[in-house]
Amino acid sequence: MSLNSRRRGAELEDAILDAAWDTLIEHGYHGFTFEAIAARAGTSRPVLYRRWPQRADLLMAVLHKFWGSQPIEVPDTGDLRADAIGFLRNADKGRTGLMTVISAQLMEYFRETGTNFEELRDRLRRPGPLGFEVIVARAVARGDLPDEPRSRRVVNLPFDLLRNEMLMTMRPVSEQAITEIIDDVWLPLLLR
Amino acid sequence: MSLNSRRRGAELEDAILDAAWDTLIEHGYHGFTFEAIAARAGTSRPVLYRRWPQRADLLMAVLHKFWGSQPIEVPDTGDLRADAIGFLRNADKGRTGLMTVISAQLMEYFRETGTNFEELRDRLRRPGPLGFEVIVARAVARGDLPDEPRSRRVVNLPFDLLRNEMLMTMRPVSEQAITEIIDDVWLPLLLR
DNA sequence: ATCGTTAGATACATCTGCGTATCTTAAGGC
DNA sequence: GCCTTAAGATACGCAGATGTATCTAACGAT
Repeated sequence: MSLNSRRRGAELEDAILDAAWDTLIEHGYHGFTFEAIAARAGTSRPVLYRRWPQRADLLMAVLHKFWGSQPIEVPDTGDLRADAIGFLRNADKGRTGLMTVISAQLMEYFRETGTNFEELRDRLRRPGPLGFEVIVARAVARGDLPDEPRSRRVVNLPFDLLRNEMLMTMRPVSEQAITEIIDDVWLPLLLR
Repeated sequence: MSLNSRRRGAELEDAILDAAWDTLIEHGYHGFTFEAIAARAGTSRPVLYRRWPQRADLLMAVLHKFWGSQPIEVPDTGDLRADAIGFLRNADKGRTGLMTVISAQLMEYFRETGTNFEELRDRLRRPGPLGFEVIVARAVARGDLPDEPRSRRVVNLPFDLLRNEMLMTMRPVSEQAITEIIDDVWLPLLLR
C-alpha cells in the first residue's frame, strides 16, 4: 500500500472517515471495527487509534461528518398537501432515510453507552425549525390554515409515522404509505 | 454443577430458554452467545448445539416462548378515551414494551437474516383483531363513534406512535406522551 | 439390574478483534 | 538539504466466541 504517496493530516482523516462510513452502512455497528475500517481505508489500526482512542469517538466523528451535513429539502409549492408529501419523499429518499436505518443499527451502541436515538439526533441536528413547522407556518401565512396553536406532536406527526414505517420495514417507504400518512391522518387532523 | 440432579428433556430445555431470554434482555443480541447462555443455564455448549444448531434457531425458540405468550390486556370501561389510554399503558408496562426494546436489539439479527421488525412481529403475533380494532368496534357498538370505515393506519395510530416513542427513548413512555397521543391526535381524528 | 440415551465436562483448533509496542521511512516545514 | 513528525507495517499477547470431538456418569425405561 506504500506504492508512492503517503497521505497525511486532513486528507488521510477524510479517507478514514469515508471508509468508516461505508463500513457502517454495509456491515452495521457490529462490523464497525477498527480492524475493518483500517483495512478499507488502506491504512493500519495504530493510525486510527492515534486519532480516536475509542470506537465511540470514531463513530461520532463519522456521524458528524455525514449526518448533519445534508438537511432535508423543504418544498415550497404553495400547497400544503404537496409540500407535506414532497417533504416526506425527500426525507425518505435522501440521506435521512439512510440515517434512520443506520440509527437502528446503532442500538448496540446505545446499549453500550446508555444513550438513545433521541439524544443522538438532538446532538447532531442543526438548530432551526423542523420541516413540518416550516410547512405549517407557510400554510398559515397563506391563510390555508387557521392561526391557532398546535402541539409539536401534531405538527411533526408525519415525520414520526414515516420513521416508524422506516424502522418497521427497513426499506424505502412506499408512495402509498406516504399519501396515507398525509391524506388519512395529518390533513384531516389539521383541517378538522 | 453436578451436585446431585441432572436435568433432562423439557425441564432442561426450559431452563436454557429462560437463561437465553435473560441474556438477551441484559446483554442484547450481541451478548446472545452460546457461550454466555450455556454458562448462565449451568450447562455446556454442546447441549445447546444438539438442540439448536444455529443461533437464529435458539433465538426463534426464545421469542416464541416469551413473546406471543402474553397478549396485552384490552380494557373495557365503556369509555373510548379510558380504554385507549389504558391499553397504551398496558402495552407500555407489560411485556410488549419490553419486546419492542428487545426488537430494537435485534437489528443485528435482521441485518444478518435479511428480515425486519415487521416480519418478525407478524410471525410471532397470535391471530385475531388488534387491540385498537376491538376498542373502536366497542365504541361503535355503543354508538359513541359513527359506524363508518376507517383505515388500519388511523385505527392503530396510537400504537404506532407509542412504538415510535419507545424506540426513540428506549425508556418507559411517560403518562404525558400517552395522553397527548390520545387527546391531541387520535380522538380529534376519530371525532372530527 | 441392565442398558440405551444424553447431560455435562473438557479439550481442541480456529478465528476475529482488541490495544500496544516497535521500527522504517515518507512527507513537509524550516 | 536537514530534521521533526507521523504514516504505515508488523508483531505480540489477550480475550471471547465458534464448532466439533471425546469421555463419563446420571437418568429413565424396561
